[in-house]
This record gives sequence, C-alpha cells and structure tokens, in this order.
Amino acid sequence: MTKFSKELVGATTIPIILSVLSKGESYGYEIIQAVKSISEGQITYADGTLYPVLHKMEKKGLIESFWKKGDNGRRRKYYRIIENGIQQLDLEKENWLIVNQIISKLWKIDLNPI
Amino acid sequence: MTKFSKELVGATTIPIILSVLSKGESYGYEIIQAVKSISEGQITYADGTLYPVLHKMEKKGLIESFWKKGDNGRRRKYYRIIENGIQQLDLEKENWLIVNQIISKLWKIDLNPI
DNA sequence: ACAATATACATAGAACTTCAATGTATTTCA
DNA sequence: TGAAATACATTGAAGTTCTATGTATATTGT
Repeated sequence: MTKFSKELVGATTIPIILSVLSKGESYGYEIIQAVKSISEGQITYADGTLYPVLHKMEKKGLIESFWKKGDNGRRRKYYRIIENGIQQLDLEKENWLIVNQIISKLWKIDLNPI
Repeated sequence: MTKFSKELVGATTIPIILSVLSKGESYGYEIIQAVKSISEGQITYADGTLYPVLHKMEKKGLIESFWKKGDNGRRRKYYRIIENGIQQLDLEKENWLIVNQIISKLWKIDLNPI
C-alpha cells in the first residue's frame, strides 16, 4: 500500500470528507471505513487524525454534529454537511481542477479529468 | 486570481519545483517566474515561501546548489536536481495520479445508491 | 464465561508546515 | 536621482498531521 505524503493527505482530507458527507450524514468511524473502501485501502485515516479534522470543520461552520443512538444502542456523533460546506466543496473541486491542469501541463501527461 | 488553500499549495510545491528543475538548472527568482508563467499567474510563490523550501529540498538530498554569476554580474544561487530528486519526482507523479483517481471517483459516483 | 477484536470518540504533544514581515544588496530604467 | 525589479535570507506566528494514549461498549470465537 502506498504511503502518501503528509502534504498530499492534507490537501485532500477536507474535500474528501465533505464529499462523503455530501452524500449523506455519517460519523467518524464510518467515514474512515467509507474512505478506505472507496480508495481500495489506499487511504486509511487514523482516528486520531480524523476527529480533530472533523472538530475543525465544525468550528469553521462547514458541518454540524449531533449525537444519535445507533441500531445497537451505542452512541455516535453524526456529522451533516451544511450550506457553507457545500460551497466549500464546490470551491475545492474548482481549485483541484485548476491545479491538476497546471501539473498535468508540467508533466505533459494525461491525468484523469474530473 | 484564485487563491489556493495552504494545503493544496503544500501538496504541489515540491513536485512542481522538481518538475521545473528536471528541465534544467535554475535559481529561486527564476523558478518563481517560471511557475507563475506556466500557471498563467495562478501560482505565485512568495520568496519567503520558496527559499526555505529550496533549503529543505537540498537538505533532503533532492537537489544541489552552487553559486554562479549571471550575465549581469549578479550572484545567483543555482539549483540542480540530483538522482534522489528524480526518483522523488517519479514517486510524486505516481501518488498524484492515484489520489486524483480516488477523488475523481468520489466526485463522480454515489456512495450509497438506493 | 472469557478473551480478543471491532467499534466509537477524545486529547496531548512532537514535529513539522506556510507565509507575512523584515532585512540586505544590486541592477535597470525613466 | 529614485523607483522598480532582481536576488537571497531569516524570524516568528499560526496552523497542520499523526503517534500515543485514554475511555468505553458491542460482537465474535472458543
């Protein structure tokens, strides 16, 4: 499994979490599993990494949280994307596209268009 | 002009500098201009940002430096990519491709199709 | 019944990072 | 003469990821 640079992880964590939450509310542990699954095991967030990021995102007003009891009675802190976060996700997509084009030009190879 | 997130800048600075240097030796100020030109003004590194990154890259053994007098007699610190840096650039390219694919997938599909 | 594993959230602290601000100099050009 | 561009460097503020550690409950295998 490839170990990505801290920088690459940093650039993608928030857009990826926003993407996941844009498809429906979720909680920390489930987000980790979802990203692991989608990336086919290539991105596995440590919980100690994800939770502070979720807190930061909530503080910035991108998402909101609420406690809920799961099927099994265990309490979970759910997160839901809010208006600000939707706008932020759009912005992140735009920026990724631009940067990807610049890099693609520099490398003169075809990268996956989004 | 779009202002990119610190994170996105962080993820791309080293690969971009390595790319520029893989096309020929250069010095700080020229690298800033080259990236600005290639990105059509969208990426403009502050000198206070670039120089510490160059120092870090040299310390890590990705590039080497040497003083040279330019046409006008002004001294410039040139940088040249070395073996380690070429390998690092290949790795960065690979990783960018993988992450781009994952993100591309996330932005295209529904996580929980009903 | 018991142990191991998976689920679930949280924080502290180490080791980074970017970048604005500031400083020093030289060259070019109106 | 003076402004702008060229050229490199460092400091310090504010932020970042991630390891380690802690708490606790649910599930699964033997």
